[in-house]
Amino acid sequence: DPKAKTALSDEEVIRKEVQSKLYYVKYFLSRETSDVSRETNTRHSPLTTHDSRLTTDDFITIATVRPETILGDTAIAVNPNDDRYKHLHGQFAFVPLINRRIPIITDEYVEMDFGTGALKITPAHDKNDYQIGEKHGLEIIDTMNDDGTMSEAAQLYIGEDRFEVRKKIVMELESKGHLVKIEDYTNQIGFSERTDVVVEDRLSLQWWVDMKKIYKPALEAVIDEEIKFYPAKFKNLYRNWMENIRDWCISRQLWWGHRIPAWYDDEGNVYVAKTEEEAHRQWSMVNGQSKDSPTHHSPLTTHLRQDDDVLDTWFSSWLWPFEVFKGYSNPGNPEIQYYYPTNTLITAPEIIFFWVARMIMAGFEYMKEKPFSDVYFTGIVRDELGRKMSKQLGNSPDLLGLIDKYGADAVRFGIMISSPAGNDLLFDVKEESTLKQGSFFINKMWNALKLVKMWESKQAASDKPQAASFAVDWFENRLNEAKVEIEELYKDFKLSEILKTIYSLIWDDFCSWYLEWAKPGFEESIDANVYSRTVQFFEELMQLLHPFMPFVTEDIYHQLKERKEGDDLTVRRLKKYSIQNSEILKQGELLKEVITAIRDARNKVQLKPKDQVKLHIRADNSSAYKNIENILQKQVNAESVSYVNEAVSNSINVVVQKDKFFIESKSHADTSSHKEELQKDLSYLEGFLASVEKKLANERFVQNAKPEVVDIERKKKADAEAKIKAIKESLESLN
RNA sequence: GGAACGUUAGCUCAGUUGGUUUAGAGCGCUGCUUUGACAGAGCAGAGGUCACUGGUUCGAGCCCAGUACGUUCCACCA
Repeated sequence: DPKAKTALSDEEVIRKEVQSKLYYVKYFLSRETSDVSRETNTRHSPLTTHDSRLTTDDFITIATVRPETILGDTAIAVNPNDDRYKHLHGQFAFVPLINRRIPIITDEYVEMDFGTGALKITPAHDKNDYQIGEKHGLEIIDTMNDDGTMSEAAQLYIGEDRFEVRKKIVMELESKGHLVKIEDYTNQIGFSERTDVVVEDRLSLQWWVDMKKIYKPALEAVIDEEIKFYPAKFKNLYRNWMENIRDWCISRQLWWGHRIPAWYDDEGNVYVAKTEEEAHRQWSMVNGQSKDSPTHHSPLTTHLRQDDDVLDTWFSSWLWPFEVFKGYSNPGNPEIQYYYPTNTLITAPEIIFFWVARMIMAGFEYMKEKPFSDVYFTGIVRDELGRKMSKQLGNSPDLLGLIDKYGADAVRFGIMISSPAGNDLLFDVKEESTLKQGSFFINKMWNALKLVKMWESKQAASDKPQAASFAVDWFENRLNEAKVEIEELYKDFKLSEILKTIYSLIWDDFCSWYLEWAKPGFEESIDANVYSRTVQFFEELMQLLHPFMPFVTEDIYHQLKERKEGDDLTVRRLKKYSIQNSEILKQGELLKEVITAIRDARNKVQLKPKDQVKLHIRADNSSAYKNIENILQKQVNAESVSYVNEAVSNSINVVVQKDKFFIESKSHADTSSHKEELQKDLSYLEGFLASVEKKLANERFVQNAKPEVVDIERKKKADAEAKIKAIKESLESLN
């Protein structure tokens, strides 16, 4: 529904700070309130000083950076509260050089403390002046031509370039006593985005879209999450813009683009139509011509002239989701039916208004349906000072250089790991710490591959149940657990979180735990089944990581095993995860916890890693350790593991959950630091217990909180009490 | 001037409808460990009154109000 409208538009204008001059210019006052001065308002009849009605004191001084626009002035404005000018309210002044008589008006818009506090009003060449002009009913005098030269209406310097005129008019103003002073001044000036030329505000006739008529479905779709934004914070920005939507100027004076489908007749009437024929039919109806045969067009068509303007790029672009499949021009075709609406739009937050919002509006307006379901906004890459990367600042990293230095996958890793959905990405070019992390990660995977390949030739059929079988069962379940997490994260487009999860799964769970647990003893062979399962786990890990680090993962995949032609990670289907055995996962966690606690205790009493110990376990349920005792023994360098019912004297005590571990060592163990550690644990636990007890003592908590929450607190209390008891016992045994 | 978003460990950030510990991760930092995949490593550790003030609640990093600071967008700067 285009309509013609007169206004000023400032799209595609880049504002830049420039050094300018601020010219202070005297406008002589008219003391007459009658229209005696009318006679002076003619061309080239400068009101010179011999005019008896004026003295040199009778002037008002304004400040301007564009003295050439003086010729288009139609008023002077002052702030109504400005005492300096109160006596001039309702008076008149003369435009210098051409002596047009203009009113002195009052408007709150005028800043009293800028310049002289008096502002010249040029409605044809300044947006604000235009608005003031509209408000006060001022005359509009367009003093400039399309090519930036002065027009007839300027009266002076007709046909000369605006910048030349600026120089000349300053000289003339000075010679005629109008120039008070010139100051240096820094201001912002609009430059054309395309040609980098200073933009002058001018009045022109343009095509506009009345956005208020079409925005509603697009607003509601995003608010109701029929279309989801990731991250959701952009919803508010979108809402704010849509609720205050302004008309859209869609015509552009360019050579390239979709031409405006509007035709003019000789009288200047407009006919908007899909085709020239249709425009002509409209013209015929308006002009009372008979609609003879529709296939036979008369030469009258030549009377119509199509608008030279083209549509704004974004007006063409908002058609993109459907018109790339001819969804509007050929409705219901098989492609549009398949591809519309589509799933996900990936784009930058800075074009939410330009493009995203408009595609949504066009979708509802022309297709009666949303164009896509999800919009994922990528972050903007900034340098360590938070500045956008740009050629001008020269703060962009040399990506090809970084790839040479760290590898393509490491660079991908570094960028992906530090770009949480929709947040800006601070990229520290000097540190490059995440890139280093990426290349270390690659190194880690290569070393894991090296280890596994070493086992390849040392496989043997197993005759006895191995410690490694628990490791295999555990990792299988751990892998499935991680796959579920990853799938959830994908649904929310949390790409950096996914990568972190995979990173930790590979580094910690696979390399640090699983491979150590599955590792055969020195010079021992590996169970053939354990080996093939290990290879399979490795494959699956590489597959999970493949979208983030495609090169190294594909390479490792092929090195793990002989592959048939076409068996590549990039086209391999993801294996569906199966249900996890939570009991095994729990045992794995217990194992990790016990290993860590015992290593910690060994470390604290300064036992060397080489020093072998005897491990005694006192557990309520010692069968829980049967599955894992082999691994435990190996991981804490114990020569034996036994189960006891009594405390073991002269040992280092470790408490994990409710179970106690006694570490017996031949080496001299420094028990004083051990006691200190136990004391520290004890005071922490006592503090914790106090906080839980306080909570449980609060009647209102017990009454109001959900029963399961209260149960959790009770369990916390019981666990803490058991642990405190065990630690106290240990402390006593050390005395 | 208007609006949106943010403020959690030295740095970069998680923390999913308020309730499993006295808040997590990565990097950095500190200590210990060097010939069996990996020192580009391993093992462990330290480090935070969750910007501030008030409110709602049995309970707040999370909800509400205000303040401060920051980032971005829009408008304006004669």
